[in-house]
Amino acid sequence: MLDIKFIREHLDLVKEAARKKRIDFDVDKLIEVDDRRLKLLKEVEEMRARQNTASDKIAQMSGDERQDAINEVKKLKEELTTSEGALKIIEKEWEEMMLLAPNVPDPSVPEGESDADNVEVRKWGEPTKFGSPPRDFEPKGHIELMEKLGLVDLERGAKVAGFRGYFLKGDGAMLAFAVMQFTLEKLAEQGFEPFIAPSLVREDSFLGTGWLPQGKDEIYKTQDDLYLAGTAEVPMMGFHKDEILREEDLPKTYVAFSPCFRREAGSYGKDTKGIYRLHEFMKIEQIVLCEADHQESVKWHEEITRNSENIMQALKIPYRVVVNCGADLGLGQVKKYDIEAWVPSWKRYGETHSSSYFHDFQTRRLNIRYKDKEGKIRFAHSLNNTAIAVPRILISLLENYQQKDGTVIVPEVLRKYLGKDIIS
RNA sequence: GGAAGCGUGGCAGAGUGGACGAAUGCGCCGCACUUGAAAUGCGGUAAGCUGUUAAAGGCUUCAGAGGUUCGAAUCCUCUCGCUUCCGCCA
Repeated sequence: MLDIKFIREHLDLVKEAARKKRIDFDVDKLIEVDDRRLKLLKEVEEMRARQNTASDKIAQMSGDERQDAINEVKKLKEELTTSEGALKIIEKEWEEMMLLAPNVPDPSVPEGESDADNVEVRKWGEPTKFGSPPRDFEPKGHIELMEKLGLVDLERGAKVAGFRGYFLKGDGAMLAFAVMQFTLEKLAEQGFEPFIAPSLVREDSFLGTGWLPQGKDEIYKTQDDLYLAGTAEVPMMGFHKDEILREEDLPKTYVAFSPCFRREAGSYGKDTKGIYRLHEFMKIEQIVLCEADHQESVKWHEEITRNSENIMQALKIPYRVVVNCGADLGLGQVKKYDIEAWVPSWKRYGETHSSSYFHDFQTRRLNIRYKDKEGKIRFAHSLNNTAIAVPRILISLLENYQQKDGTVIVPEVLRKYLGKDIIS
């Protein structure tokens, strides 16, 4: 959510934001609704003021005088009720529009129509070379690799869990826990507080993070009107909802594990094989609440991106970082980097991480504030980034570490968790 | 799933129809005292909207929504949450 005052003072900026993000949003219509809202609000408040003073006077009256005064106020109240009804209707319309107003992207966000227009900002490592020594063979895809090594069972996955269902098994299950444990330990060492977050979450945290109202096709809903979160960002941002934090407690840096659920409604035909796009997976997510300052947001954005890169580097998985173009940004995001890991069988990079900052877009919706040094109450800034997503990360991990005989070398940093050097 | 109770400012906790945006304490801020600190004393200290150069003023908010009333923190209904007891359960 944006501040309506900000919108009124920066009409062009908000219009430009909608254009750049390729979001259909009528700013002029919002202003028109806001004008009507303010006019009615003023009327209603004047009437309420009259009613309040009249009621106060009644308290000191008695007898006929009192009865006359009561009758007088009754008439006023009827009028007031009508106006209040009208105001309520306008306010609802206003709020619905406000929830759909896009946050303004950073000037450094490139123009573009889709993720194809994202721009590479840096690269780490080289795409693993196959076809010449020491890897004089054609790389297998992760599905073949994993099935031969007994790390995954997709057929029974579909039998039991339906389309996009899967079982991780054997060293596949061990490896999944190993990367997550490694990641959690690494971030905890850096001072991020570890969490296991709920996935069954109420609607308000989805509205607050900006996943709703416009994304409802993406989200599973239960018969108890709870939703299944597609990321720990949702419960973790809800964690401080309606709170006033102290400035000295900022930044809040959290690292949260959660099961994640996504309907993938818009991508029925996409990535139908393997373990890339799933309805259910596990993720460890970084969440940061910091002071309401652009530079502070930028600093943390770079830092949580670097944190994830450090983990990729420790795992020695070649990757690149792209800055997402306007159309690939969500409603609330100011700027987003994706980390993409090299996938040998695809001969291209595939997205594994997503790092965003929002300024106060989310905290305004969630009412997360803090008291600054001058005693002023301000909305905090929020950010989040994937630390590791499982099983997706296993795709590039296994493919890059595969050997000619179909076995897979275990990355050094994970060996202590698996108790072996090679998966065979 | 059954029964009972509770939800008030940053926190604790009074308040059962008008004098209550709300006692008191803690915390926080300022001042005084002190070489400094502690202790003590005095004063200040909720949020949002509206308005304004700034203010004054006005409106709203006592979990949320609705209702009764001229008037609601207080009475009624529903929802949400919390606590305790019973049942069930990894």
